[in-house]
Amino acid sequence: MQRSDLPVYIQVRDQLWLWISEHRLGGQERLPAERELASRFNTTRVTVRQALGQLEAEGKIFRSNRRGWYVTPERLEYDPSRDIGFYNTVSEQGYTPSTETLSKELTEMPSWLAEISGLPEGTPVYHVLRRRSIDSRCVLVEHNYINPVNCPGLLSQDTDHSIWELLRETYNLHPSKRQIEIYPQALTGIEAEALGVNPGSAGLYMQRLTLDTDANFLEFDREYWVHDALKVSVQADQ
Amino acid sequence: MQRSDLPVYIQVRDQLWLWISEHRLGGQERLPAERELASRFNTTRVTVRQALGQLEAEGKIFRSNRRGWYVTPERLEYDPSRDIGFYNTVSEQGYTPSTETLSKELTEMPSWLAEISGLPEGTPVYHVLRRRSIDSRCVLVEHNYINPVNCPGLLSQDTDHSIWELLRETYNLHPSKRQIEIYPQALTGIEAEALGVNPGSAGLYMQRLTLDTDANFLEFDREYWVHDALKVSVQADQ
DNA sequence: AAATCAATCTGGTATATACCAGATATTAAG
DNA sequence: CTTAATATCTGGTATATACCAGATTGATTT
Repeated sequence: MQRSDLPVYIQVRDQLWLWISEHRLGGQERLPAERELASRFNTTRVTVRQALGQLEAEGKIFRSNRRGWYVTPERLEYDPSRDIGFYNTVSEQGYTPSTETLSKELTEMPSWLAEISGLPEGTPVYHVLRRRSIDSRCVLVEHNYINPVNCPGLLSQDTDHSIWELLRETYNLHPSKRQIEIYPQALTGIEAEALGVNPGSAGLYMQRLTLDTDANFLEFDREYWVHDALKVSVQADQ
Repeated sequence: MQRSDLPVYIQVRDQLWLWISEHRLGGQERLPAERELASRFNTTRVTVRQALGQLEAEGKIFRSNRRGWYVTPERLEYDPSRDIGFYNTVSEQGYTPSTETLSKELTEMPSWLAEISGLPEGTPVYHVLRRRSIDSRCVLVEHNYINPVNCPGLLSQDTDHSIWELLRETYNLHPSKRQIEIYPQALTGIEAEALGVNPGSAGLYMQRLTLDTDANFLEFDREYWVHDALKVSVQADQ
């Protein structure tokens, strides 16, 4: 290529996005292979991959390991300050949620969580690890750390739906105070592996500490999202 | 390289980070040049850049256009639901904030903002564009759209500090309701240029709608952050 | 001492090529 | 028809190399 003064990969990025728009490719539809694009734009795979990386960073396309590139669906609107949960949020917006519980166990509170929760290290705590998908696309791995004091036998329940619904309806627990942290964080190690993305992929980290009305520890939550799957939306009244 | 079964760029990533840690390189300290690293790790610049890209994605290092790679300082803790503002937040955490007002003008409300604010299109509105830095590193460009009804003459004030402090102390305005949206968003076009980063760099987008006690439009804010500079921390009581 | 110019250092972009490994489709065997 | 082996398609990783453009440094001139 190289006609205008813009870098080739920028031109490819824009023309490719134009092509996608013109062909009205929608959520989860596949793009032509990299080699095909390289010959179509008369450049090399390296440069094409640079262009694809741009669209990926913009959240417009995503890759599925060694299968190809796909158009990213609309972002999910998600309010972490409410407790309607992933399952209901996804359903309400017309998508199909699914959850796999990768592990659940009763364990001892590690020191970092002890510091956060205010409970002594070694206190029993439920730990649930789940992978969640929207329309079959893995978007999130989530660690739940739950205080077992108020919800004995939680682990024998079905954890493939909303844990908060369980806590609310079965155990009559109600959150009062939350402290939420959110920041961009690359997905590496087990999170990247669980989500089936390349190590170093852009992600969003979100953690949530929930206390009851007496400021007792109810739950701590760590969520690792793929970067293009959600839009955090918080209502804050003062 | 290539000794273990791990990809070379992963090994370089880890060894480089080890080297940085061992040499106690702190915030904003410079790394050796890419060519230097390539020869040190006995590989090519392309692979080194892949490793650097990993550490960049993890928020551990950042690049300054054609000057080199630097160690990322600690993230700023930032609560968008409070109105203490950027300037005070940065100062309180021991850093040096600075702001440049890139433009400020009285303009007419565009349609997208009319929809959000509930006011008719074309209504006069202040528009302030600012670039903000922490310890001389550009971390944020910010668009402020302010309802001039309650703060006439705002633009003749100094906008290099907290606008909210101005609104509060000079105009006695107090926010009541906020609606905040946050999501990862690549920096492109004018935002990338203003921040001096490459197009497609990872960023965090944050927008904030602020209303007064009568649900009247006070301010709308769009912030484009570099991805590694902040940790959003929100208190939510129910 | 200050301003100007040139050399040099840095990351940014680009081509060409090769092989690997997982995913998928195809074919052959039971 | 089901299963297993195989071929093929895909993106992932890696090397070698070249030139460009902005940033910095150092020398030269004024």
